[in-house]
Amino acid sequence: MKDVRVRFAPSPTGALHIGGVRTALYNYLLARKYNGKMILRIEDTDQTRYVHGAEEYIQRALQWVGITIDEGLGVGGPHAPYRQSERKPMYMEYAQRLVDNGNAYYAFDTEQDLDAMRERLKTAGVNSPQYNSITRIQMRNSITLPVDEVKSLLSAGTPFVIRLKVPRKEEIRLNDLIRGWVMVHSSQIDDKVLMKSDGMPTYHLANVVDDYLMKISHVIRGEEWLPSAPLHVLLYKYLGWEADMPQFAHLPLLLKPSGDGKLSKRDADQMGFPIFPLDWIDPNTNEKASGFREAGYLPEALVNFLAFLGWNPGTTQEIFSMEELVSVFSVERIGKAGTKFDIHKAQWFNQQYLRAKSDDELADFLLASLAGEGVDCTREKALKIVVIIKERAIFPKDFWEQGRFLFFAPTSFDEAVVNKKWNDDAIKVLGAFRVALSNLLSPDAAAFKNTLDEVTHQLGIGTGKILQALRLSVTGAGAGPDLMMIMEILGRDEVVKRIGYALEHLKLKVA
RNA sequence: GGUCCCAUCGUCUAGGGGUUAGGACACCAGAUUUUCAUUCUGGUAACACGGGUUCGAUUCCCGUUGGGACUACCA
Repeated sequence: MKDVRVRFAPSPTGALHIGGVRTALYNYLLARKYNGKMILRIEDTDQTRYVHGAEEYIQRALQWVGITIDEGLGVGGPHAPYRQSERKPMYMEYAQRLVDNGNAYYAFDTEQDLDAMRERLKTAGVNSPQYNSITRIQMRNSITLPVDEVKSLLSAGTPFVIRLKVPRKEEIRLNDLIRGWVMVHSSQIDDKVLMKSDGMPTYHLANVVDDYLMKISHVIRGEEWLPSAPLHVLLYKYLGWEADMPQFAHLPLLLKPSGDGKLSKRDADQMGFPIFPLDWIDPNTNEKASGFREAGYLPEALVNFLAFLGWNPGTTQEIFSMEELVSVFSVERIGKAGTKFDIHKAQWFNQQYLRAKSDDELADFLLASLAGEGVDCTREKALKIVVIIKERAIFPKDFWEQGRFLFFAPTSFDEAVVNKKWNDDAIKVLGAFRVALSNLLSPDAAAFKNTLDEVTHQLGIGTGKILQALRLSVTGAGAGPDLMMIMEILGRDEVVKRIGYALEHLKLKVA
């Protein structure tokens, strides 16, 4: 096997969406597995779609998920530059070579010429009007025009494009690593523009030239490229690079959960979950799209989740670190069908990774949230809180959001619970419990529990019956972490105070 | 419309000519927990349809249907 060299080649047209991250991930896994190189190349041949900040976003996103780049943007390497706009001078040579060996030609048609041609074909009943082996003989190009006229047009600086001269009848075969043999007849392919009139190459040319020059061994990209892959095969052939043609692997698309269409940038935040790795603000529209990072996803969890979208190891193991993914990954086990993604599964992965963290790391999360809120807390207290909340947390921010009542006494109470659990028995027990607590010196969770048991026993009321009411008075809600632990963390005085407050404010409810 | 790709529980998927079609998420129920959750146990739920090939097809072939992608001087 020749050296594995793969590339991730996004266009800097905005935030990198999650499907792009998955494509990058699969490339990365293959590179690492075979001790190859991961290259980051920027395909910015369309100057009009360039979005400021997109390149930086791509780099930050890859870095965040743990995909490291060996060669390319921001890193450099033997095939620099890695931004296609900066490679502009290199492409004409190859386009010229194609013209010289008769596989491409100059075309001088204006936009109006092209529109007219399409109109003409449409009215003639042609289903898909194309610039191809049949129609090119009616257009203004170096095939139809006399050699002298072409020369003078060129020397006069007339705008032109270079088009690939696709053969009339030829079966183009492509062996895709995921899909097997794919065959397309050349009559279905139009004479694609290779060089645009602004002197920039189109994707097709730039892609093939760069992949060749950069010695790319595997092209792993989204399925949206499959229809143009035969065209690329043709280019390799005409450029004389057939022997060095990379292997292709076209990944199944990521679909919207609703099932209609592929996940696209415009879906951002439309479905209640992020589709970008990081928050992104479009510099042109100021529109904000939220990211997985800011939503509380851990990068390891996102990677694990993404890896399983269209690939599986063939075993029942689901939790894999990046290193483990590298060792078990294989292109053969990538599926063919499009994949909808279920945010529940992503949350589940996140929860698994969150639980695997040490209490100390979790305390760091809580402390960070508290700092952001301007709330003081000792590490000792944070550790206690984290322990009682961790079994129900999905995101790091949950420690603060679900533990808020440990810092601020409730001022309102869940009405449903009030209606159901706040009754005479509860009031009796809570009043007696409050008095009994006064005798406790430095109560721990067990002391709270014993005291409560004694009180309920004396009053002849089952403890379980009033626990919800006690929880309500202490936290304001009907659900939450272990109540005895909550009281221990709060301390006797605070508990006494809160029960007093609840007794006072919920008095009317029962009358 | 044309070309290409795809098709197993709601979702992600394993599997493969003879299986009780397996797992995970989600959902539901029970057990444990004096509360909440965790945990444990169990459950509902799938081979799109029609033809072939075959002793036998969910699996192989063809067609239909359905879904998706592409169809720019965008990538």
